[in-house]
Amino acid sequence: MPHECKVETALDILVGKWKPVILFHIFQEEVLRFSELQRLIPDITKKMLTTQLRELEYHDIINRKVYAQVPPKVEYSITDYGKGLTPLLDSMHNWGLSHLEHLDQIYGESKLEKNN
Amino acid sequence: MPHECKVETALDILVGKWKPVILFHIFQEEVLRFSELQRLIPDITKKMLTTQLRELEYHDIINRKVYAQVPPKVEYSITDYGKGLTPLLDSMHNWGLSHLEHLDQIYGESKLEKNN
DNA sequence: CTGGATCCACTTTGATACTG
DNA sequence: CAGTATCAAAGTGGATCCAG
Repeated sequence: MPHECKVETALDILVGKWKPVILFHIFQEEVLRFSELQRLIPDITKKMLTTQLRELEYHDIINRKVYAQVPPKVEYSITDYGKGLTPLLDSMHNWGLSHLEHLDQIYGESKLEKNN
Repeated sequence: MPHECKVETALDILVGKWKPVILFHIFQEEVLRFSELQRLIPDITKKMLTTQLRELEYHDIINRKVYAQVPPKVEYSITDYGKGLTPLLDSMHNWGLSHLEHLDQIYGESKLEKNN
């Protein structure tokens, strides 16, 4: 089989309880410090924020810039390569949006989360 | 905020240890019986196959057709609505494919899975 | 300020046996 | 054939404390 399915590969990069929201904020703000991400995502713990950022960094989606100063300052931003995710994220967002409407039509708007 | 990110919504539908491969086979074969899916995905247990199929069915991605006969016969197929996932899955596959190459360039081809 | 390290709770998945 | 039920194992996320 010369042609294999790599959907899972893409999923692996985006999946993780906090990765979408982290990416959302960094895409939107361009550059964010660790503490700013914490403030934007109140429920995340430092541990999770760190690990999710590290994974995104490993995949060259985000950049980690450390300022050699005290107190420490670290800025996260989307890499040029990472910006290539934009069309895919848009597609996923749009499909997700329309899917919520579809579920509404099928099951009614009960028991569907409106929050976010 | 009138415009919220629904990337997670899309992720929720596709995520699950076996969902991508299940969808892959049903998309490819059009119609598959429970036992045929088991054969195509040797490592999956009946329990997981059942639950993942149920979730996809709940989201109206696949159709479950039960033949009232003995021994039982159940066929799974992609719904018309589910076929709307094709562009998204293609995008994810293509991005995943190029991402593997990108990782190769960064880290070399060591420690990257070649199997699948 | 930006983490790392540990320990624990919860969730997800797997193994196995059983059933209409 | 196509599941369900039960229990065990593994994986994931959270709470807390420590550190440069």
